[in-house]
Amino acid sequence: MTTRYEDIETTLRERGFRMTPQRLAIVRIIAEDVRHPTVDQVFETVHETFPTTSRATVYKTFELLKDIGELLEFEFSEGGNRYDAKRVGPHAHVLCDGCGRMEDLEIDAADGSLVAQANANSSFHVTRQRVEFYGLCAKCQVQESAAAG
Amino acid sequence: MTTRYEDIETTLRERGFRMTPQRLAIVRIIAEDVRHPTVDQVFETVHETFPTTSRATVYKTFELLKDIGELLEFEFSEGGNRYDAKRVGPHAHVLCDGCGRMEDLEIDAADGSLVAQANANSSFHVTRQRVEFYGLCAKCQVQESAAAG
DNA sequence: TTACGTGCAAAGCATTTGCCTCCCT
DNA sequence: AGGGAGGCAAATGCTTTGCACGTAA
Repeated sequence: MTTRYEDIETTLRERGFRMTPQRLAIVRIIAEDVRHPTVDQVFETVHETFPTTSRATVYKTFELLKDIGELLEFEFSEGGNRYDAKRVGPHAHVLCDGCGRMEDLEIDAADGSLVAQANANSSFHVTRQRVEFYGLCAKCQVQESAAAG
Repeated sequence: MTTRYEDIETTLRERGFRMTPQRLAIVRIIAEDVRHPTVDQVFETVHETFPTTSRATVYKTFELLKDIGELLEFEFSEGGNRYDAKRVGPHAHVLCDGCGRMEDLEIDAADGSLVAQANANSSFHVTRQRVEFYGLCAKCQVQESAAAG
């Protein structure tokens, strides 16, 4: 049994990419981060313990990890893109309109089956999905009813 | 039977918003546009027949239409957000990685049922979905095999 | 008549790029 | 030793904002 961090590091080395301290720090963080963080959140976290790291390096590292399939990117125009390195297979998410929280979600449609259906019902050759649900998380529901009452 | 254009215009008037020539032109276009266009695509189209329209007005009009529920927004960081005013109920889309084409897609899971499942399987109060599939459209598949061969 | 809407230009963010330096292998 | 990687700062692209003027109701 290997950790997600070890998996990513192994892939990088196998493909001949250099393991710099900055890359190690970034990979270590995103391999464990359940927030589906933004570039800035990762930058801030790396920066705390490794102040000689720039935003550009985080962007470039993310680009590399996307290319080799070890990082999922979810584009947003407001607040910055969100990333998932913990789980790179197809799965669904819920997002909170109030606080921005993003969590994994299990849905009955075994995750591959939606892609299969998309292939069957279109002329596209579909290879990946983006399945997200939006609303209010438990905390923000409480806050809203408090504000209304 | 009313057209989508008439529906949106009626909603705007009922809510007391002014119907300016610019708004009419914008609404007329997006009510029929099957491309899931970007702000810039709508701006260019309006501009052809109505040169005294600015990008800012398109942005402001979209903001208004989103607020009253007559326009769906799909955020992208690359290439700009995409919009759908033809069909504002929950439905799925396929997008082409090659040319950017975005089309409606019918999937078995009656579209409300995914939201219901998301509610059942999370502590969120889910109100809307974003269900998208990515791959290559028929045209881009041909071009790719031609390039490879 | 007057508050709402428009248009212009400047500002705001997220992201990308160029270029030089550094250091992993 | 050499080339991939990092850091800085400038540039890019989409979107928002402030303000003065025009116009629908």
